[in-house]
Amino acid sequence: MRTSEGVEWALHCCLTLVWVGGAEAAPEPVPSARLAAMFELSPTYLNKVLQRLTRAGLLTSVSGPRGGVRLARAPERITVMDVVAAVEGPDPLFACAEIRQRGASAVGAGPREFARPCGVAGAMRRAELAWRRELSAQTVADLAAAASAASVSRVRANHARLAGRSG
Amino acid sequence: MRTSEGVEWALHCCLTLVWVGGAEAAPEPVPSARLAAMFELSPTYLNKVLQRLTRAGLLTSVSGPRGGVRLARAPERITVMDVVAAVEGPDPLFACAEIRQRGASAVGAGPREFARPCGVAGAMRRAELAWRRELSAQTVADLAAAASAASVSRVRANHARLAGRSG
DNA sequence: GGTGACTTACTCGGATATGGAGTGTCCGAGTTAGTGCGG
DNA sequence: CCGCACTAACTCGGACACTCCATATCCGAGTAAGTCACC
Repeated sequence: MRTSEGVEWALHCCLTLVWVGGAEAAPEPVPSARLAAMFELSPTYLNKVLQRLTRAGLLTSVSGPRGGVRLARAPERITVMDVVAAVEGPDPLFACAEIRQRGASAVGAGPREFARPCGVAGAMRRAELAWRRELSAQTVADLAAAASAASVSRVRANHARLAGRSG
Repeated sequence: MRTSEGVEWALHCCLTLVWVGGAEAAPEPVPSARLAAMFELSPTYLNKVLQRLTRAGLLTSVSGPRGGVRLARAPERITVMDVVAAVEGPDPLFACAEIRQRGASAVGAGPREFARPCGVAGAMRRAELAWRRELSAQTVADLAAAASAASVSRVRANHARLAGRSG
């Protein structure tokens, strides 16, 4: 079990969008190809990842020249959980296959025997909820604010350099 | 991202071992093939899963006739986290690839710039720790005790039936 | 009857195939900035 | 000078290969119970 590489990509791209976009309501869109160059990522695959964020309503995509993606809402209202869920999909970490109802172990069980949820699934679900709660407690804005001013300036400068060179 | 099917298998097998073993210090070992029959699982693959639990020190395997596996220590001292870690491996859920240090985004960064851990990785790690804490808070004994007495009796009876028929 | 080694069947353990999801790539549809012509 | 249509390039979006891990399987090494002969 390992989270997709795309999660890290998506979060760093969101942070970059916050930093280069400033506090404006509708900043300049940033092309996904430029974001890929920022982090030396596969441009086409990053595009796929950002598509998921767009479909989830976290990003807004702008077509045509000078197009790209921008945050769909204020970074304070985008949680890390939102990003992870958009990239990884809605499936829970632990998928209970209800093996307790199969095989010899279940022989002789009454019809209402398995009405209550599986204890194993419950334990896993509790842990998963704690994970989700912690992810939901942190917003993209929090992460963006935690970075050092020097890093933010450097990212902004490098982004501007790329914008000037390639369009 | 999804937990391995083997996690559910391993936990249910541990519960079964608790129930059929009783409170004895060294109960009768249960062959993995019988556990597979209990839950209608692939015997050989379940064997592989139980091997990991054995290597992790959670189970003790006994070779030869009337052999099998049994809990290596009291169920109160086996946490759900132990089982998950044994099956899934020691790798963290989120593997930070440090993409922040690559590409145009890092151009012009000083040598000590990335000494502090990545904020994205920190957020993911916090959530992961919450997940692990919750898993560690529950023991196999807790799960075993939470089941209804009827279920436990049924599992014991079915296990005894299998033991009589094939072993 | 007791003891010993042997046979034997049963167990675990690791090396070996297969499938599916994540990863990576490509090309087409759509859109908008820019441009040039005509009024 | 203004407006319009055209061009063109640039973007996103979904359809197509590749790789690695989880899944599933097989066969061999090892072991302890049961057995049989022998003392």
